[in-house]
Amino acid sequence: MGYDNTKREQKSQESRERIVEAAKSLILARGYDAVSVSDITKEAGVSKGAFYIHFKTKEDLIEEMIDLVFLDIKQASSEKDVEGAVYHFLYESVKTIEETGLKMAQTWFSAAANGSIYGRKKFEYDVAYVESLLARKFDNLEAHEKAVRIVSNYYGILLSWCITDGEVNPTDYIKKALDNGIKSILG
Amino acid sequence: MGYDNTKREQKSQESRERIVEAAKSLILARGYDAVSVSDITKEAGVSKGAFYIHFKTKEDLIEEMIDLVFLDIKQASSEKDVEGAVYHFLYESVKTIEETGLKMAQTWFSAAANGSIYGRKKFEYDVAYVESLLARKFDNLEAHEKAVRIVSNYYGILLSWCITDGEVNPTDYIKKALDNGIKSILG
Amino acid sequence: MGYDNTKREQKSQESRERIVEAAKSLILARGYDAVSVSDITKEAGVSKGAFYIHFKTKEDLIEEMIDLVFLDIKQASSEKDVEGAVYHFLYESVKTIEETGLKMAQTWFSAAANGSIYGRKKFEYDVAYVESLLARKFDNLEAHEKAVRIVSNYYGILLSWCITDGEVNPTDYIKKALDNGIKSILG
Amino acid sequence: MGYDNTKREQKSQESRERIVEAAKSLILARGYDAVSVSDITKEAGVSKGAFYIHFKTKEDLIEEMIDLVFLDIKQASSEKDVEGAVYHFLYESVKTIEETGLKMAQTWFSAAANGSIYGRKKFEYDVAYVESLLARKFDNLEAHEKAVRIVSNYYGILLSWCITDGEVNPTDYIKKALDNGIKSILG
DNA sequence: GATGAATGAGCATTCATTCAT
DNA sequence: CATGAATGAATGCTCATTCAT
Repeated sequence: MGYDNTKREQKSQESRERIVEAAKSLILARGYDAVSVSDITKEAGVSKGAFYIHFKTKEDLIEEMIDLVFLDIKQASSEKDVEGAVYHFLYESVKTIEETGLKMAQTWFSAAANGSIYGRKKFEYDVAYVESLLARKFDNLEAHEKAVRIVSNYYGILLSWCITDGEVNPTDYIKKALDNGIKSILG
Repeated sequence: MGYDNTKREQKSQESRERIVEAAKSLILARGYDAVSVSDITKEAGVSKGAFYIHFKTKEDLIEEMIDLVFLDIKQASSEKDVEGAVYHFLYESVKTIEETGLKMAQTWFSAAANGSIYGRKKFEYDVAYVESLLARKFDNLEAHEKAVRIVSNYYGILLSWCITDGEVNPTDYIKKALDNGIKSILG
Repeated sequence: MGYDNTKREQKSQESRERIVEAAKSLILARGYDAVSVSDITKEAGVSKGAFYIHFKTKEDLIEEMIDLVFLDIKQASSEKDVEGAVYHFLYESVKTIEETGLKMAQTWFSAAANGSIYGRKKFEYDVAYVESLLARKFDNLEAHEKAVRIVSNYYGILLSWCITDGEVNPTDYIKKALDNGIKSILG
Repeated sequence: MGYDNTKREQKSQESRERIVEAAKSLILARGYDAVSVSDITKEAGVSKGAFYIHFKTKEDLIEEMIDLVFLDIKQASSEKDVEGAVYHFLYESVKTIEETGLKMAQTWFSAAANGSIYGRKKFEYDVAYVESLLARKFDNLEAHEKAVRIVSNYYGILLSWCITDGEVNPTDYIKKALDNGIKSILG
């Protein structure tokens, strides 16, 4: 009572952050299954015990990581019309992911395809964002449906890039999709 | 030679099938990574050694299963026009894969996204088939490009199905894509 | 009764020989432990069952292999004097082994050092041969003792060749030993 | 830091020692290949996981043991003359190795013959030491050559001991070699 | 005699999790 | 709060040996 625990709490928080940071970089580079708790704590410079103070299990960690890397893509856009905004979002997203590297995208899609929580979160997040853009022009149901279709198309292109080990150029194909297929979805 | 090995061969074949069957049901239920060779042989009622008589490695098994499941899709079609043929192919493919089960598709896309050979083979195979359909209407370069776009779109829909753990209905969305986005590509 | 079993026996003998031959080449190339019964039967073109018709266990095989490779060194010599004969034997032996290759010698010495029967047989054989040469000049006990010393020296040089991965030239050093150390043993 | 870890460190060290001790006795009795990690941990009364805390691989263990046993040989000698020093070194070395046990020597020579690094290290170390003794009497090149010859001879005697499963007495034969063959090299 | 699928104990190694310090 | 040694079940895979055909 009356003791100043600020310092202690700060240190604890720091530990937790270091763990999340380490997990982030390792899992993105090698995939969830290929990273052990040992790897993470070693990279983070903390003990294995510390990991289990902050996270009940290894799976718990993943929840902490939802707002990661792929969610970081800036969606701010000054585009006025719906088409412009969607175009901007998709084009910038693809470019960012391409720049992040093929290996990382392969890891991400591989994990996402398996139905991992963070894959799903990201998908829903993307759909929600596109939906919000379409809301200006379509009613709720239609907006959602079209958003799912657009995001599916966008993910499909990145997946082809991953499957072909880089042979299918994603920025090229997203442009083609935007100029034609997606334009027709937007009506 | 000279010996009647019918019975032995039958038994051996039976063993192999029991393994494939066990693997199929287990992987469909739990996913590739979560199923061990031990699980499979226990379920199949054979020894661990038997597994390695029929399959060189655990990875070999899944290759066989994927060929089994994914290459079976019939592409024969009596459709006269390009649109009809493409429509038929995509619709039937999606339906077949959907019927095979979500877990299997998740396993497959997860492996494919990582750049595995068989993922790539299947992609190229699909692209080549669609390309051949488009060849009646477009020149080579255009046909290839459009085929990649169509297949990417089709894979994207299945991927969304996988990512959302079944929430995005693939037959619904492929129909929507065919009626609108893909139509405009073919247009 | 009365049936002609010659053909059958011939075939059986042939099988056995093929197994020994295969084992010989494989074990010399890779070492006993690194060669499985499967490897041997595959190389020999016979079934695994056939192996166990001819040999009770894998270890039994080794007995069949005693008169192998390293025993093949020709010892015939027209040299009249003891020194000449010993010189001839050691020099030719080392040369032959060197020509057979470092890898093979490493395998052999590695197995021999572990106290394997065929290592021992070869050692005793070599000692006996040198002893027989020395018998002309020394009494039994002395001949045996000197033979052991000479053979030890000769094996030591080859061992150094093996340990240093070929850096210690065995023909050079056996010559030096013969010109000096061994000469002094021979009195 | 700040915590008294003396007890923990003591226990850890004890565990490690128990593993080394168990490995030593088992390998001495049965040879490296015939002893599994399971055998060792069972004998040591620790878990299999504990083994891998202290040693990266099974091979690591033996390296530690070999360093322990073979590099311990005291080379300190008050002998004034070259012959005496060489005599002392070889005799003491052989005696120490003989006391350590045949099985251990067999393990060591078997590994060394295969060109393993630590076999080579020990050889070079021994040659360098003998060379340093000879440096008082011979020029560099001659000293090195003679050192290689002496060490080869010494190793050959130990090898004969290994090959014959203990029948060739190494202390006897090193004495004979020193009194005659090696003396003539030093001559 | 010959076959080769089947066996199952065995291998080295990994890893999420616990708990005495 | 933090530590990291300890646990032991689990992994993919190998292999000498057996036996129904």
